[in-house]
Amino acid sequence: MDEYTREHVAWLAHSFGRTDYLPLHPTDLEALAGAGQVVQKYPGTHLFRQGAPADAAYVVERGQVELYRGTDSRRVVGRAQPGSVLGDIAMFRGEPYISSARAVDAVTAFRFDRDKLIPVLLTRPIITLRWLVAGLSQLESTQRRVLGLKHRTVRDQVAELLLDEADGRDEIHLSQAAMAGLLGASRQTVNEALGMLRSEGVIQTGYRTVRITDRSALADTVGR
Amino acid sequence: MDEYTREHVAWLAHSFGRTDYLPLHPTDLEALAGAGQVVQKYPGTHLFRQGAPADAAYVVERGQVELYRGTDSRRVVGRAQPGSVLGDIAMFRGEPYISSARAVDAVTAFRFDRDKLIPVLLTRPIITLRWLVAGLSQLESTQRRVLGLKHRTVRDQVAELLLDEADGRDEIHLSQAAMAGLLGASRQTVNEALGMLRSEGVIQTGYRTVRITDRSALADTVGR
DNA sequence: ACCGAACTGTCGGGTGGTTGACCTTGACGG
DNA sequence: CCGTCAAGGTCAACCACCCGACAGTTCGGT
Repeated sequence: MDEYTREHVAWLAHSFGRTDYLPLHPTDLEALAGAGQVVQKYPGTHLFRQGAPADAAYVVERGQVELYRGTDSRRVVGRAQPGSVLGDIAMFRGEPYISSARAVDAVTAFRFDRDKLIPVLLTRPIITLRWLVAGLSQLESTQRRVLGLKHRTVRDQVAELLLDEADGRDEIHLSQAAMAGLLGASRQTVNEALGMLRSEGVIQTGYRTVRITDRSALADTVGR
Repeated sequence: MDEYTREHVAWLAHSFGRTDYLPLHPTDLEALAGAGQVVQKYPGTHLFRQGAPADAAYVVERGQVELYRGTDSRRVVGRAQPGSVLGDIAMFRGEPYISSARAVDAVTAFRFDRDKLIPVLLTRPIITLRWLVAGLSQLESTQRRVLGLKHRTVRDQVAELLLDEADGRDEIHLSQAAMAGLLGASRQTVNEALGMLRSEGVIQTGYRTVRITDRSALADTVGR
């Protein structure tokens, strides 16, 4: 394993989350690295398209990836940050991709080929079990989101989205229409919600930009 | 493996979904059977409670199980039919149960003990991979549900819930308040929605009972 | 430097859903 | 057989959100 590959594999390791009771062996990582390769994607290009045969899954390493459904690129259903796993659902189920994935900025990702990955998983149960834990964690967060969707005002949802998306930094680059798509709300309502937050002095807004000026106050409004 | 155990294990086998590319070996089933045992639950008793250490997962074999959060038994977050897997999220993540599970009627389930199951999964990658596929399938359906929640009238959601819950039979035993809890809607609105469906002649309603009289027409109204 | 495309900001009308209150009906135990 | 509690049914007031429309702003390409 050369130095270049080793670097990316190290990244993969901590990308599968903490699992105290499932230590990864160095040979596990090596096997993983052999199941795919690093890919670079320019902004606007696709990692995969809805309906295409799902012969690979991706782990995002750098950059942002937008997930959307339908031909209309407006129906954004999710955003993948570094660390996110993409396309694994369709790949493991042996069905076509259920959404399209497009790079927003310059994206570095690790691509797992189905035909190579499955044999590896069948001989490395620890990796499989880790993947399972990661998948179930995502399931849990999605279930929580279902509960949070009802009985929450769009204002609160926007606030949470901003905190989610900020992820350390304090500037988010996202059009209000895209935010609306993510939340399943209308652009107008999102605009209004941002107006409220702005007048409360916790954010500033600009062209495709939201800057969080008072993170703790913003977190308070979400509750919890 | 005695006849009794064999019967339940056979049931487990087809409960883990399609057998397309991951054939289970008879010894796999035997190993699975050794990781737990069949349990019977009387109506109203708990399989597990929110907050308790998650040392087991369950596969429902017969009966209905209600999942709810909080001390208030009104916040139903889901229902488990035969074939559903319960508590695996918390168990694999090594965290307390995130919801409580109560038997609605007489329930037969297979209980997997964490300490026994994990060693089995680590030596039987095919089972692990199957569990992974099952978990991801559930993730996919939850994601679809998130999309369906917005921009769908309660009437449509009720219609879909009825079809979901009927599951072959044509009578559903569920209070309107419980349905409202499942959908995150108010009891009044659910009542109104049922009224519409009734006046359309596709269902009949009674005390804690809904009977589907025209399944295909009901399915049509959901659209999708 | 200009022009078109994409984005922000804002208004008014319409509506599906919530909340609260109240009455009726059904189920079940003493 | 009756009391009681749970569930069904209905009404009115209120509100968050959606939709269509339109004007002003920013950006990127040529």
